[in-house]
Amino acid sequence: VATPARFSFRRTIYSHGWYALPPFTVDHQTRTLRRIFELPGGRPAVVEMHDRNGSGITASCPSGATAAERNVLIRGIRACLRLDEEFSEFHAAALSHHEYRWIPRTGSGRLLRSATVFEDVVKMLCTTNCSWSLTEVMIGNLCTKLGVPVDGYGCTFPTAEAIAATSEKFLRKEIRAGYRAPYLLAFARAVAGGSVRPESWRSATVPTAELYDELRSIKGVGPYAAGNVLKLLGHYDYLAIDSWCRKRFSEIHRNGRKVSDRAIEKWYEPFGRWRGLFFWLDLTRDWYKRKIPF
DNA sequence: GCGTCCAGGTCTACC
DNA sequence: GGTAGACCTGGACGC
Repeated sequence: VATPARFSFRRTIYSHGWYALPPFTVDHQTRTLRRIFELPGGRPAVVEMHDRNGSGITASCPSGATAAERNVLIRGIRACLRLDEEFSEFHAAALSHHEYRWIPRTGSGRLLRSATVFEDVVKMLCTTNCSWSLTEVMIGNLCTKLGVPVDGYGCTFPTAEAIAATSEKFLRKEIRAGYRAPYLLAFARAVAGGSVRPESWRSATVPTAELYDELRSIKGVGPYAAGNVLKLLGHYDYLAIDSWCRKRFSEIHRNGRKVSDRAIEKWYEPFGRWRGLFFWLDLTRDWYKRKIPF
């Protein structure tokens, strides 16, 4: 799979927490990103991705896959790794700020996303108002209890139809979604029924504010979740500030003093339509020095 | 081991 | 438009 200039496999994988949620897994020893995709018809396919030292990605797919199926998987890989998104303007903006020249130099900026917008929204809902460990529990349960199993590898992410066919009680008690259960069920049923079409949002040419309003109309999706889903759709106008971001900004820019959201927003205003991405990369810069395994 | 308290985003009711 | 309280869970803490 060919990759564009200023692309870093490692920086993309570890850009945020999605790599740790199924159906993604990372083998840190072999530096492999693995994901279970779903082929047309519902058949699962395990794909393993390796970096080729800057000359593309090697992706292995199941033996017996047809040419058409391989093309589906390559499109899926390109979508997850954001290989077709244009970042030259963003990198040029970063070069114009002395303290952000490391961004294009390290190939940063691409945020890992799921194969579908539906999956990204469900995952984002499961990050709200809880610890990361609970998010892992909820997503793990969704996959193992509603996805399609693959021997030795885990399960696919469940379809909207699979979640829609459950009940609030099941999502509350078996998935451990708690009060999010009615939100997940309503969203899955709206997608399965066709009244909400999240996959159309990736190619939408409507203004970001309209997409934001559409996301906010989903019950359970507030400013934080909507702003973050927008970033995964390629729109970086919203910061999506949560408690961790507030704390991190305060440590980096205010010597640990309390700071208002308005002050944080003002700080990143000069970065225009890329401010959400500058914001996130600024706060997570030190991850690559001490937090990630390779 | 048990009970209590708190953090985490969003919604709803109320002012 | 702003604010308080409820929602649910896991983790920290004290006993």
